[in-house]
This record gives sequence, structure tokens and C-alpha cells, in this order.
Amino acid sequence: MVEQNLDLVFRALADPTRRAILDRLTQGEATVGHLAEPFSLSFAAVSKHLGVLERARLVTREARGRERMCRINPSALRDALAWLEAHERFWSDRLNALDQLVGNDSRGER
Amino acid sequence: MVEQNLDLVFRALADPTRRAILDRLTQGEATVGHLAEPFSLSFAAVSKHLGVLERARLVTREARGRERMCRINPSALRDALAWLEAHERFWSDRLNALDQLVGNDSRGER
DNA sequence: GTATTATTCAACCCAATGGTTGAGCATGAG
DNA sequence: CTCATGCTCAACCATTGGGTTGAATAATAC
Repeated sequence: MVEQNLDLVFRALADPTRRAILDRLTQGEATVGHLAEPFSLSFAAVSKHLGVLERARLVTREARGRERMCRINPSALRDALAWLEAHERFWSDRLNALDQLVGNDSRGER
Repeated sequence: MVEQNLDLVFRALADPTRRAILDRLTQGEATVGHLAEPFSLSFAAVSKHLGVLERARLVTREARGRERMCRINPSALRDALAWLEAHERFWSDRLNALDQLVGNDSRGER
């Protein structure tokens, strides 16, 4: 997994519209038009967002007639998850250690 | 956990310098100057990066004498992890289902 | 007190982002 | 064939982002 991929993936995830699109796509594939509906955005804007997701390899677009079917790209997801899991594991350990150090259960506090 | 926090966290993670800083901080707290060393960047640039990480609540800076000690912020981390874990779990399930559907083990392929 | 060190702030530059609109291009419908 | 549909592309605009430099602040060293 290349460092640069992480840039693209995290940047892609940093936008609420794009996260909403991803959420929507977890319910199944959808056309660009269908994906655009919920947003008060121009068609082209949504198309651009899909471009960002596609470049991050989080989504694939496939021409189907004159429509474009979009779906989540599993293999790319694994790369991102690998990084996240590694850090999650490390940090979780560290957090537990910190909790003990502090001597209270500060989990979930804000 | 607010949507906007995710924006800040993911955006913060989208930069290789900032990820390197985080990696460095997992080995223990460090001053701004110490963190800046490995990079061929101005002091101010690193200070800015730390500002981004701080605003995302991934890092805290604490004045210690004339130095500023930086460390990873556990409680903020938990918020981000909650989101990541939820999606990881969902996607993992979906990926497994896809593997079975395709009828091969495509895990980790590129 | 003065000089030095550690860090931030402010102003600036340039490239990239997120948005718009309007034209362009296939494909499907009549 | 013609027209409408679905989508992308290109040009543009305003804002943000990452970087720089130089001045400002604050604590330590001498």
C-alpha cells in the first residue's frame, strides 16, 4: 500500500458529501443521477465528487447504457482498512495504558 | 460524535507530513522543534501542521517552559475510531459476501 | 539586562478544492 | 431522424491549504 493512496483515501473521506455518497452506496449500486438527488448540488458537482472517490479507488463507475453505475470498490477499501486497523490497534493499546496510568475510566469522555 | 469532527480528522490524516508526525508521537511526547527535525520544512510549517492536528483534536500541545510538548490525544482518537470501526465492520462483511459471490479469494488483490 | 532559544503570528504566494454554468457527447425514446 | 436524457468536460470563481519569510513573544542562559 503506497503512502500516496492514503492521501487520496483520507482526503476523499474528509468531505461530508462524499461520505454520504459512500453511505448511500453501501445500500447497493446507484446511478450518478440517483446519487445526486439527495443533495442540493449541481449534477456536475456530484460527478466531480465521484471522480475524487474513484481516484481514491473507493468507488468504481461502469457505463451501463447511457447511465453510469457506481459501486463501492472493495479491494481498495482493504488497503485503507489495513492502515486504519494497524493504527487502531496501536492506539487502542496506548489508550488502555493511559487509562490505567490516569487511574480512572476516561473512555468516551469529551 | 459530530460530522464536522470527521471532516477535521480525515483531512488531518490526509497529509503525509501529519501522518509522520502522528507516527513519531506514538513513540512518546515531543517538542515542536524535535518533531520538526526530520522534515526539510520551516519551523513555522510544522507548527501549522500541529495546529491542524490540534484542531482535529488528534494532538494536544502543552506549554512546558519555553517549549511546547506535543502528544497524541486519546479521547479524540476514540471518536474517530468509532466511525472507522463501524464502517470497517460493515465493509468487511460486504467484502466477504462479495468474495463468496465472485467465488474466488480476491482479498488483497490490486 | 542582554542575548539566545523555542515557538507562534502575520503577510504573502501559488496550487488545489468545491462549487457554478454552459457546451458537448453518447444513448435511448418517439 | 430528431429530441430528450444522463453524464462529463471546460472554463471560471472564491476559498482553503501548504509553504515561505520576517517580526513578535516568552522563557532561559549568561
